[in-house]
Amino acid sequence: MSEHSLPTPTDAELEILQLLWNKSPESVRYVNDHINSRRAPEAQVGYTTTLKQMQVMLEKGLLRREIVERNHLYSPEVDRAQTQARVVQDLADLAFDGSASSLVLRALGSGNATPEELAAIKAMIAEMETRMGAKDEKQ
Amino acid sequence: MSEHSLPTPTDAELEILQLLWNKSPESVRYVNDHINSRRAPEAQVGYTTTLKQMQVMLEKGLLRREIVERNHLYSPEVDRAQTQARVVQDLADLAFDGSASSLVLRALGSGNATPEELAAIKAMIAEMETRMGAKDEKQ
DNA sequence: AATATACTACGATAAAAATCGTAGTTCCAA
DNA sequence: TTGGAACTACGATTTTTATCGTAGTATATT
Repeated sequence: MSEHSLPTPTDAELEILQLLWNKSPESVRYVNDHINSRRAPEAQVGYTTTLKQMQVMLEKGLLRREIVERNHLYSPEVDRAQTQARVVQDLADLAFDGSASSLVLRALGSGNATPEELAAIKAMIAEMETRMGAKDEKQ
Repeated sequence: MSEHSLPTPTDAELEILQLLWNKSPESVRYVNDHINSRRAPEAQVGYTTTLKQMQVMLEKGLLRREIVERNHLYSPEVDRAQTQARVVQDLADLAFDGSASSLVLRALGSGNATPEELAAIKAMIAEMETRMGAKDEKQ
């Protein structure tokens, strides 16, 4: 419940979290380089911009910091699955009448899913169906 | 391609579009009332706020306006499916390593899907699989 | 020790988004 | 025909988010 009171990450914050969820702890330099490597030349941001962003996130409780041999290394302090679930739900509320499944249909429609991914989704659905079935029977 | 050059709607704009996608054309009063009905008392917004928002959207080309018997009525000028697909893809890029299907898995995980919705999703997957199969054979 | 290098701290600014206040208009009812 | 109710236009402000510049600090190198 404590995580629920944390502010929802902004777009720039999500971009940083995404990197650190994949690899952490890491330095500001690492994050800044990787952000810029995915951006067009005219959209690149300075080192201090990323630094400031991460310092703000530290204060908000979105990141954690450790100092190892005088290097400042950052890690996510919020759970990936939980945060992702939250932003998806927010988007569902905002643009999909609150329906996560109509969002899902739209996301699938983009059509860049591999057969493996489709299989994973089917497995998830199957699991949900058995869980719902079990729940019904318990009543 | 012309729709591609339109700016991505902001959060407040999506909230308005969502209403008008469901029912339009409608008045500013209608939109403002319905927005506030879904909000906590302390987060309610004034009529002119919504009015201004919609006027800006009109200029951006997100909305269309018609005047019927001196009443100003607004409708979406952007396609629902297209816009939704776009914001989902944006979120996937921002927080899901660009993978729409991992976003899907997370959305399904929220677990508020009805059996009917799950069935719809399964149907969509089946359709995609046959389409991919057909594509492969055509090569 | 002096200088160069690489990093952080922090205030300030810029840019974008959201909200509101006021003035002006039209229509209707008393 | 006067006053009020309901609406729109539009500028201005506020709030949030994103970006940057400068100064400070420590380390390493000569």
